[in-house]
Amino acid sequence: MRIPVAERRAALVAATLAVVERDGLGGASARAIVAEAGMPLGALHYAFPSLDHLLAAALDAVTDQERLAAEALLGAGVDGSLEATLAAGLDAYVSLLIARPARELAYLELMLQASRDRLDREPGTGRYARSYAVVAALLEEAAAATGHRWASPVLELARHAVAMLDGITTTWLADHDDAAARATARFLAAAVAAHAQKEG
Amino acid sequence: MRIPVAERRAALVAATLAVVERDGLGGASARAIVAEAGMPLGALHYAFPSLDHLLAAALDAVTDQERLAAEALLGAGVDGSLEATLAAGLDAYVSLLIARPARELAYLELMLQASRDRLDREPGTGRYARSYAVVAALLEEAAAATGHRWASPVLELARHAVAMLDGITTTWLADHDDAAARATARFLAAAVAAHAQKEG
DNA sequence: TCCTCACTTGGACGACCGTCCAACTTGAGG
DNA sequence: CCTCAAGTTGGACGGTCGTCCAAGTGAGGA
Repeated sequence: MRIPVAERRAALVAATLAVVERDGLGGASARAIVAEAGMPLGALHYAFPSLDHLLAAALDAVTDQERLAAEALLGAGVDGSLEATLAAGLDAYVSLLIARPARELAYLELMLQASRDRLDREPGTGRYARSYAVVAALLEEAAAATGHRWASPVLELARHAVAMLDGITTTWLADHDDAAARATARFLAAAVAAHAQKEG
Repeated sequence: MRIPVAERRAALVAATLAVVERDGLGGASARAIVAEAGMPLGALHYAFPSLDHLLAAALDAVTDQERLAAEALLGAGVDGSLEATLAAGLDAYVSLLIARPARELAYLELMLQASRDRLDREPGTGRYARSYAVVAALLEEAAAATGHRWASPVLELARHAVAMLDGITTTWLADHDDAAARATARFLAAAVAAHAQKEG
């Protein structure tokens, strides 16, 4: 089968995400990935210089697609107060986490591996910056919809929110306490909402 | 050299933590660990049934020692208001993270690996429960020292704090933004302090 | 139709893996 | 000093790993 290289790369990235989600980063071997993609072994080094390059590409993809898609849920229901709106969005994320924990786990594994690789090198290339921007836009939207404005820089609040989403994830992965995770989501909603003021 | 089995196990656990911190979970092979411990290869399976058992023991150890030691810093400076006290403690954690990121990274890698192993099995054995209890005790102490009492269940607040500490960690690992991490620590301090009320 | 060459393939290679176990060392009891 | 069981060791084993590359393949130009 003759396939454009770009398409091959995309298929390999998708297969990589599927394997990491199913078997973890340790199970993401070259053979497992090409088997998942239904490709011969050699196709990997034809499309990517090395397995590490493929894993890096997979992290970029998950940053672009999965994360943004997941966090797009946060703007789902805009009906009540600002705090209730935020709480509903964060609760939706917790539901997604509980329903598909391996996906979030896979993302964390890829991110941690990448962060180790550049611990001694230059600081991060700002891969999270896109997440911050997306969450910041959602915060703006939620404030506008409920007639508030933010008293603190929105990008800063967004970073706090992204951090806490990560924390909710790792903590739930450790204790599987659904109710506590939702409580932490409400805690975060209140903490963020405290930085808004009713528009005059 | 004849060494009691318990002492051998402890040395292997310490060596495992050193290797994971230096080379990551992927570099934590049986040979790398025994080399770090200055032991022959066979010693590992003499002290532990398998490498996985050793990694599990290492996670238990880090939960008991490193984490608690790190978080004991949180109660360091008790001088100003409650919020300032909490902020100082959390800022101390951020300093520790920036100074020794590989240690926190190693802890997260071990925790995530363990959480994947029991994704399809019984829920977590409550390994984080000890962290919650320690942080809860520190919160109680900080409130008492500044004449406050907690309006929400302390254990619940502690879980939120632990979650957010994890989030601060993963987020800083991703973007290496020192100032932003400290800002998130202050955000958390304010959010937690909001759940306290001055004692009458 | 056939040639050509870029694209594609999977077996080969050396390295490393976790685990096992036969051989060796050790120190206490006789 | 000898015996022997308990403790200790490192080489052997089968397997998997990432990477490479010689051979195979098929679409487009002649």
